[in-house]
Amino acid sequence: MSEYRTHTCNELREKDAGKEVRLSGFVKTIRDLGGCVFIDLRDHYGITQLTTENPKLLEKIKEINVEAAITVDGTVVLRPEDNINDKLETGRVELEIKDITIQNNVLLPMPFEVEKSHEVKEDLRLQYRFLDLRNESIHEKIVFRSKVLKTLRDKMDSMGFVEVQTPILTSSSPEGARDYLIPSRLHPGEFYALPQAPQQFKQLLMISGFDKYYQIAPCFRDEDPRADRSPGEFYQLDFEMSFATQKEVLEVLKEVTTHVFKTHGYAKISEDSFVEIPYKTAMDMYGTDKPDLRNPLVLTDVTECFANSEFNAFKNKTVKAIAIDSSSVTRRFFDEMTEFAKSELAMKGLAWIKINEDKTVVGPIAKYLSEDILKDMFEKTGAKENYGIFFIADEYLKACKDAGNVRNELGKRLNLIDEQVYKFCFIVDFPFYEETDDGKIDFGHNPFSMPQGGLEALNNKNPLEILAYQYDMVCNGYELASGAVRNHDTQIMTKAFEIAGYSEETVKNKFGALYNAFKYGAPPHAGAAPGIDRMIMLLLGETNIREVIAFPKNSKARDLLMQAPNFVTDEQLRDVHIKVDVKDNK
RNA sequence: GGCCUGGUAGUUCAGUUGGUUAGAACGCUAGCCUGUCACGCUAGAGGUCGUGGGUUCGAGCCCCAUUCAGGUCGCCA
Repeated sequence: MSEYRTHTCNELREKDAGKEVRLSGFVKTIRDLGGCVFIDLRDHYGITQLTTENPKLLEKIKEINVEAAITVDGTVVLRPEDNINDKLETGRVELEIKDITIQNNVLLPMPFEVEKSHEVKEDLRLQYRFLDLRNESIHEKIVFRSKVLKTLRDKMDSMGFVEVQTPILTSSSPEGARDYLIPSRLHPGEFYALPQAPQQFKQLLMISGFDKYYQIAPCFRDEDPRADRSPGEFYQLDFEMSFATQKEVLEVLKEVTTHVFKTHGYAKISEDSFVEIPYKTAMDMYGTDKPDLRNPLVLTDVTECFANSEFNAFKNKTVKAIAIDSSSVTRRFFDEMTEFAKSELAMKGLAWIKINEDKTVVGPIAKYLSEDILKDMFEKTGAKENYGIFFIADEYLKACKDAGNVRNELGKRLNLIDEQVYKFCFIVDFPFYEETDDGKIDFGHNPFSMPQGGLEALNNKNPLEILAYQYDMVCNGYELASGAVRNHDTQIMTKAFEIAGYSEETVKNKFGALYNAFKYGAPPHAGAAPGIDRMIMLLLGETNIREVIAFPKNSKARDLLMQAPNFVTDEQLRDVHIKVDVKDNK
């Protein structure tokens, strides 16, 4: 028997009546009725009600503050028939207190009520996260996370993957996001970097013959956050497979995801999930590479309709249209959407027309559209009477992205999203290269991925038309995983970098270990990495990623609880050979 | 870095056209109360209205600057 307890606060039932027991926990509430008192005692497992009428104990209980840690000895008794609490699993019994020990009282005013912590401003919750996490519903999410991690590990293990831990202190990789740097004490002027992902290590493990690797890997990126993006650090289920093709990786993603979402998800997986959508199609139809397929709206290209119209503002631009059934909305809805597009999306405007019951057409640009154009447009978009059409015009990519954002907002405002379903898809065939703002060719996503068509394509095709064996898994508008077939051939690699303007020397310098290792019988390999925080968010139906992380950073990447980052002493700085040079702005 | 929204009691919020002493709920403190479980009742304490400046006879409210927070765009191989 433990010194502190014989049972947890979610253990005692009717059959325990008469037993002498000891419980420890936190005081959730004290209900003082004068001649008797009731205490709800909470621990990790649940709640048990304590009670007493003993005047001595009543006096002692007056000293106890809510949320104090206490230990109680007592007798389990049945509650009176008309005083059973069905909301508690222990609600048919209570503990008649014999003795009470205050392990540690609450010595300062509580910054907020634990029971209401989810209503409190987030920075205060994060500053007192240890109290916030006492709240049952928030506590439960962290327990849930633990269960999901176990499911993932068991599943990967059963599929023959080996978990390997890779270094946290490693070298800076010049591509991608900004690195977190760690100055070296032993090597003045040199720096470690925290890994943005175990990318190069997992590829090296393939060359080492581990065949199937996985890791629940911390990743560090010094980028600004989003509601679905944890700033600073996050976790991925990183995996890699040797002698595997894109098809086989997608199969693994599908199997693991299906298993986890069936086991832990709050909603059903849609029957039509896991279709493969080429990147270009996704951009054309949904205006994003992470479409929410629960939203039935699609974008239609109506550029041609405007080519011959009198409406000059749309000429020489890509014009995207979204047709909606507008029978349930008023004109005000269209004006509010326009307002939203301007203020929230920073678009120049949002044109629209509304088709009346009698097929007359109204709206700011209606007068520019001839009967022929309208007929063509209705055919393309499927619009008819009582429909509305929104128009987004800009250069191709901007028009797609803006239209994608308008599509999302329309989905929300028109209530078109079925919350009770998960719709997964794979986005495939990402472009290998993209054109930068100043007209140069650069890698679209990942210089480690294999161009479709290999060396042949690199030698003969227009770089901007080459596709990559690069893929994302998307669920309900969230990018849940991304991966690639890796480029394991140094000849193809050298050529790929050459096209992007990097010499072979640069490749050797930047990716020396990998480049060198590839010369020693590197197997073809491919992999992916689902984001774990985001996965748990989706499993719980949360929209804020910080809700599923025990100690998250705020949106400025600060840890409000530990107060990191922070200044260090001059001595610490001397140790690591650093001089701080911050412009004085205070 | 840009844009949007917000900051009023310990917490969550209200605060009208710029006008008397800035309110409510919960929490806290004290008292009463023997079956509560959102216990109830009575009383009380608690405010630099984020910060600095300006306009005005007068500012929580209007203007400027600044700071913090959340969202979003850029960014995120």
